[in-house]
Amino acid sequence: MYALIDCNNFYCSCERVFNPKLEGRPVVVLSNNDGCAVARSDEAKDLGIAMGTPAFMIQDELRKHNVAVFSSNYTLYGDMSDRVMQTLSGFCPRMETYSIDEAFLDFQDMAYSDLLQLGLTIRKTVKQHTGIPTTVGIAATKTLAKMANRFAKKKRPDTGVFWAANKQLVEEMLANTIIRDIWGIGAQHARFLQKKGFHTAMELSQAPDDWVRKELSVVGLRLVHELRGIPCIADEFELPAKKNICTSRSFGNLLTCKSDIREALCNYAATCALKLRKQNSCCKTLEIFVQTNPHKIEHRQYVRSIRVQLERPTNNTSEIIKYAVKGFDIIFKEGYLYKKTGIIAMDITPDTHIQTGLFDSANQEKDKVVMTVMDTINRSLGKDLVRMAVQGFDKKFRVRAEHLSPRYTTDINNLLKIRN
DNA sequence: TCTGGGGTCCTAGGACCC
DNA sequence: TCTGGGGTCCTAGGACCC
Repeated sequence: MYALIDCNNFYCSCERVFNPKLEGRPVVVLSNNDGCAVARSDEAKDLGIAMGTPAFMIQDELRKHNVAVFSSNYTLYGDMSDRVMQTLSGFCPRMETYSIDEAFLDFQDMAYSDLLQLGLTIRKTVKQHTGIPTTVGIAATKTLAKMANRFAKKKRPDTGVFWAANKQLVEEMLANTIIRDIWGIGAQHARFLQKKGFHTAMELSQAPDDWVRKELSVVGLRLVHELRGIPCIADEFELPAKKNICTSRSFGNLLTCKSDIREALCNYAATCALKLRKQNSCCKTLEIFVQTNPHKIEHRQYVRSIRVQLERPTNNTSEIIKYAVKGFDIIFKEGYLYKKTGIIAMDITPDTHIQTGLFDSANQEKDKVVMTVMDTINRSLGKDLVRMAVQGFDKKFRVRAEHLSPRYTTDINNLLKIRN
């Protein structure tokens, strides 16, 4: 049996923990650049604010209903997530952090018998330790646990827990879940299946294997087996190292000046190198891309990317920046209004045993020490004060974040004050 | 004025090799 | 007229997830 624990409206709930006045009031958290609504409290959902709606399209509505609006505060959400996961891991050693606000617990080999009661205890404990409300779904496979979680939100709002404990409960759940709400079925496949006459998860679970394999590939077949209660999705209790690492942002304003855009890219390259070091990896290929704003159909469009092979795997900031600029100089073209640039590190390998080139002149040991010192200083300051000159300090590309809450849990200057 | 960012996996098709 | 059969590697693009 698997449990899927999901934090309710996670980003909104994080804001509420430190600002209880928001309780009962609609809350919306925006994406980077204050672009779209990516998290909504139940009250905001009731107002009809859909996931991913551009903020400028709902300005009036937000004001009219006195919605509390926040920019994304990833420092806060990341730290709160760590605390939730820490609490969950106390219930079961076989835990898999699936995303910032979700985790699977695998109860195989555990002595728990009443999983419904266990679910209730988990919810209560997480709430007590972190202030974050959760929902718990329990079932035989991960796909069914996901479904049970969704089912709990809809049909068990009072307890927040659903355990698909027997055949009858599983069937009740399958029959009451529409195709589009199955984990792994997106808009495209939902439309296709609809046309073929499938409406519920129950119906899909009974589709013939051959047909599913042919129309939905092995991914679909795995999914159908999961619906039948046969686990097909591998457990990953260790956080696997990322296979690609991407750093990219849209600019607050459209940019035309080459040096401004290059400066942005150098900053993303530095972040990318830091992410590599954090997971003890190096990369051997970089992909650099630039693009104009595709929503501005009246503007001339330009999208281009390039792959750059490195001489040897690296995670050194100045090295990564050097190659990023090299690629950028090839693909950048004057005369366009640019919206975004970014860098993807690929061909990722562990940072032990780096194959050095025969004529390597770089002193890698020295570089490594420099990086370690830089990371240590920046980490202790909580910001990237030690930087490369090309990163600049005058960020023309800065993203918008006009509704940012304090970093309550990670910055001593942002501690919540009860009374002045 | 204003439309996120970061991932994964799978398939098809081309290039190349023997 | 006619054009092997495998295998591997790479890339692009689609679909999905949070």
